[in-house]
Amino acid sequence: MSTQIEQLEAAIKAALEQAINAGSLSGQIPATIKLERPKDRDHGDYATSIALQLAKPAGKNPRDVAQIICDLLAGTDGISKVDIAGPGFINITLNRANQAELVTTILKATKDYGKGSALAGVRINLEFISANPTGPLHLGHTRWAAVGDSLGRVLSAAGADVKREFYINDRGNQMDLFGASVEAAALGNPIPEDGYKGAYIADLAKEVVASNASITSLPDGERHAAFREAAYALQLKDQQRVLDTFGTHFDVWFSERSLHDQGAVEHGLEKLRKQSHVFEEEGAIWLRTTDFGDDKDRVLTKSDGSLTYFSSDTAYYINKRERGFDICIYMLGADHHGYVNRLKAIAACAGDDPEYNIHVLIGQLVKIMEGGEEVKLSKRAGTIITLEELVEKVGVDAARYTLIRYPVDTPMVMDIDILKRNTNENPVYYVQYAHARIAAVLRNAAELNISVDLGAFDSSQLVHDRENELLGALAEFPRVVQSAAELRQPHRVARYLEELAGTYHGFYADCRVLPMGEENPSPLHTARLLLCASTKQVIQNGLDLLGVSAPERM
RNA sequence: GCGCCUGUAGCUCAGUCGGAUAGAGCACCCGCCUUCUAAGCGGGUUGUCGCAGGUUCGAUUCCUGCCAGGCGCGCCA
Repeated sequence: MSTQIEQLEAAIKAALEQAINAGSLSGQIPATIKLERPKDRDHGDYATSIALQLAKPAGKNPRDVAQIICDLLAGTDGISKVDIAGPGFINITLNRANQAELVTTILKATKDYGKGSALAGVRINLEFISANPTGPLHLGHTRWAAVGDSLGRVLSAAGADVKREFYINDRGNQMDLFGASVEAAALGNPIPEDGYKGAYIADLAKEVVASNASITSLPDGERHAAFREAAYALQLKDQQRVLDTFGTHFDVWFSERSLHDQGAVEHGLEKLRKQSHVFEEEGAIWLRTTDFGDDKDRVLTKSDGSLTYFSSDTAYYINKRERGFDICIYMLGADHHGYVNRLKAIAACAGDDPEYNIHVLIGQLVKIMEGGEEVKLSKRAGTIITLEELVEKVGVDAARYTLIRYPVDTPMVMDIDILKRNTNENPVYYVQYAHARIAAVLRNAAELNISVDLGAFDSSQLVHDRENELLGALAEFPRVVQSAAELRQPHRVARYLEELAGTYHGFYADCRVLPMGEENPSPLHTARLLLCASTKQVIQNGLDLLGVSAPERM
């Protein structure tokens, strides 16, 4: 079932085609006709600047072009008015009863309303967080835990086949240092100079010893490794537990070690050699990433024969592609933005198209304010506030919503005091409240035995401006989901929901839904009730894309 | 030095794959609960869209340069 906007777009295209065939217009019909919702309601339900775009190739005055399109469009089913405004904008007003049929569409589609096929058939690997298993997840990870998870949902809604992946950096010096730190804590020795500090190290040490009392009496070498492995397992499990409570789930937990164990690094190297971007110099093996915009070439194998972290990255990318993913999305912190060119160069060196096969999102830093001051210290991690502490302070919904609400490429400040407030300042409540409010209306309707059966729906009842406005907002949802997916910007969904909630509150204030007093239920009551139900559905679908709950009561 | 991100109302920030008079919340002022959740609604006030050029019928949006702030530039992981 095509949406009203799609129908309108098709109608405009048909009009253009007709005009070109008749010789009154010349030029190319664009693949998509841009239809926007005018800010000013007097400008109709939808507006397009297509005439302005086509005026030049057609060699005509924009208003004349608009007039041609206008005349052809005027008789179209579902369109009640077409106007030309300003330099040549075409303002289209739709038939209201026709628009109100959207209620039926939404209530039939339920959870599927908003889903689309823009990314159908595209296999996407979505990698995010990918923390070292050497400590608790902190604020930076939390932003990705929320945004990455939401992006995954949004991409799926747009039809993509998405796998969420967490890359465990369980190889390298930091693991030994981590193990040594826990070991030292268990033995009552001082933590190594560059070791991990913070209360959680002592906790881990206790836990390790508690589950294996004899570990402390192992010979030095063995004990070292035993502590590392035991602490690693516990810390990873802890990260998984915390993410689980945060509502962020992964399809694949990919260990860097396993990459090496399965020979993926050698395999990747071989593959890159075939593409002839690998060379040897000063005893090391390099990838000539400067062929593709990197500012210097990168070492894969050091002169002492050991592998760099970059070699893992390279092998991992190739591994992902060989597992069948078309697009690999990486979500990195701002402190890793230097990797963007490197990662793209890897793709290019592997013979891929870096503009298509790799997409890197850079998340700027998050600061937390409380009591007017920046919160820097964490009880557990010692240095930086953790995901768990944030959730303890404000709850999962507020934390997720706030983190998702802003584009990731802007630095953000979370004000704990505001997030604890149940007011308008806290947008998550504003949206959730709209949902709960509708739920209350529906409960009351059920008590009054008013029909909410779609068969009783009379779309011609919904002619009020507020109803029209609400219907217009509901019609936007699929477009919002699509653009959020294509632009990898889930925050658009949050912003849309705030607008939708506002539109609903406005409708609610002006349009009485239920009968008053002894009044008998009329078709208008039923129609409005179904409009409420469809709004509730859209808010729920939207919040679901954010991983935020849609409460029935507040 | 090179690279990435940011600069929009008093504050926190949307918007920008070029479009009509640049938006929201907060703050400040004024209204609205004798029937649906006032965690709400309505009204008022608030701008050299960092600066300067360029492209265009049209630029806050695209390009160039500059200014300011954040971050990054290892045979570390």
